[in-house]
Amino acid sequence: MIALVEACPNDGRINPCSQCSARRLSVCGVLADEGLQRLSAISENDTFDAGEILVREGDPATNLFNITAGAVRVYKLLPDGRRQIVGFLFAGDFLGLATGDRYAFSAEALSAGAACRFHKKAYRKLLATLPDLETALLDRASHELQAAHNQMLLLGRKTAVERLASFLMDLSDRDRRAGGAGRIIQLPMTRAEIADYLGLTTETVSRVTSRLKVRGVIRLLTLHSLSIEKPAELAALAGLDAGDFPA
Amino acid sequence: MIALVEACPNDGRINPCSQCSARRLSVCGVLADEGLQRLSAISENDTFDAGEILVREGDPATNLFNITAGAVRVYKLLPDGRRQIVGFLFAGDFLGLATGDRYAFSAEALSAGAACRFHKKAYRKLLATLPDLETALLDRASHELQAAHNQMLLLGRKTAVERLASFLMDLSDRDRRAGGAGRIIQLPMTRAEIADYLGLTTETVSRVTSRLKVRGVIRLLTLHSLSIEKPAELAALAGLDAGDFPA
DNA sequence: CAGGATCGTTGATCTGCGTCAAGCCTTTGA
DNA sequence: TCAAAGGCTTGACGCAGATCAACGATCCTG
Repeated sequence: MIALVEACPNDGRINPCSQCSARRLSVCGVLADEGLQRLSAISENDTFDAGEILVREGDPATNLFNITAGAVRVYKLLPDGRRQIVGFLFAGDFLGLATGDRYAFSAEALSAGAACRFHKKAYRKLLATLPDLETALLDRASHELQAAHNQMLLLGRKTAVERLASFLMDLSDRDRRAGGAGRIIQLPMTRAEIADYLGLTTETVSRVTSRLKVRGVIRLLTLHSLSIEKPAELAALAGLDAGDFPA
Repeated sequence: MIALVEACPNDGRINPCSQCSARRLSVCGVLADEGLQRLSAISENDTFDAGEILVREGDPATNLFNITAGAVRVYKLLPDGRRQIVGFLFAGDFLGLATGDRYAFSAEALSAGAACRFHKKAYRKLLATLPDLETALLDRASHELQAAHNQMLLLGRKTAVERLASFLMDLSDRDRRAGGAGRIIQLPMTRAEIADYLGLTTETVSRVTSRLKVRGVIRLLTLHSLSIEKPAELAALAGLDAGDFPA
């Protein structure tokens, strides 16, 4: 049951960006009418289905994307198939910052969704005349880098429980930033994807989830949504202190 | 035996930046005379000794740095003391990109060195009038982000041998980019620091180093410098395929 | 140049998480 | 509506790397 989404939700007239629901979450949110007009002139509105590949590691990096709906996983592979997911992207996120001549990662749709696609060259050219946009991108990149550092701490030094708790806290924060209460968490990804994001296996993700459930810290609503029952305890498990979670 | 270094190596006249040896490695390398002049007007030239703290996690993020000499470790801590080093910085590297209102990391000198220090506000203001510098910073941030993704792959999915081999390859690449042959590697950090960078323990770093030594892949010159004897083999161990290294 | 401190190496043992295996649940498509 | 396939959970067991321990090497400092 794939819910088809309009390419960039808008009223279809004049400037497709001006009514875009993802705008306030995106870098383009800093642009006024004129800049927005020029940006939209070089953008292509794409929709994608679950499983669709947006970017393949090693391919020439010709496109940049602004996700406007749905969810995307960004990952790197080792030759023997081991996978590390370096990020999940949602509406408002920018894809293609960390790029040289070739993509250093693959990106695949987790669910149906939509994105604005830009030719890298045209985008860079436009960027030179829209300093606000460049500043916004730099801010975004700085923020991403900070998130990446947090993920390094997680992958290098946290235990399995701390990793999952941190992940749930991140999703909760994201929900809160998007206007939600941060109590109900949607998990549009599989356990295998969570595992590849947290540097664990599906089995460990499953076991740790069970433990959190039994402890009453979280409650599963469905397989792909849960409610945080004890936010303080979850926060504590996320890295404020270790050893608070007996086997 | 701390070798004192001039703050920003130059001839001491007119524009301190114009003769700076780190300039070609830094973001400021894109600036012509006029821009360089204005940048140098808001910069403070600092020297630091080994062990000196440049930035403390949680402090208000008032300064940005451009390292011009020496080496710096950037790290994050968990409350119980576990440490993750998120990067080593050398001459030409920029410190402070991944910053909000407060530093999300600490930075400490590994060796004596020097840095240009900027007030963040003044820097941002100047940035608005030097688009080339902003573009250079964005490029730098993108590159950092890509490196961060590689590190996530390393921390999340690579074995101990693969991690150390990748680390040595990185240092070799860096040496080559700085004009060296990439065969002789300097290790200005302790084993504990390597461990905290690679998500391992000192013991494991030591053991794996020994194995590489016995195998003839590397040769220790001193405790803190080594030569890569079999670059191809090291590259293979770094992640091209696993299981090529019997215990 | 002597002595203490720190850093590094190596060995023995332990353990958290991975691996292997089996069965259950959910989804989907005919 | 049902069956097949993929996703999820749980259990038993194994192992890579952590921990604990001891000792050797190196480096500061007086």
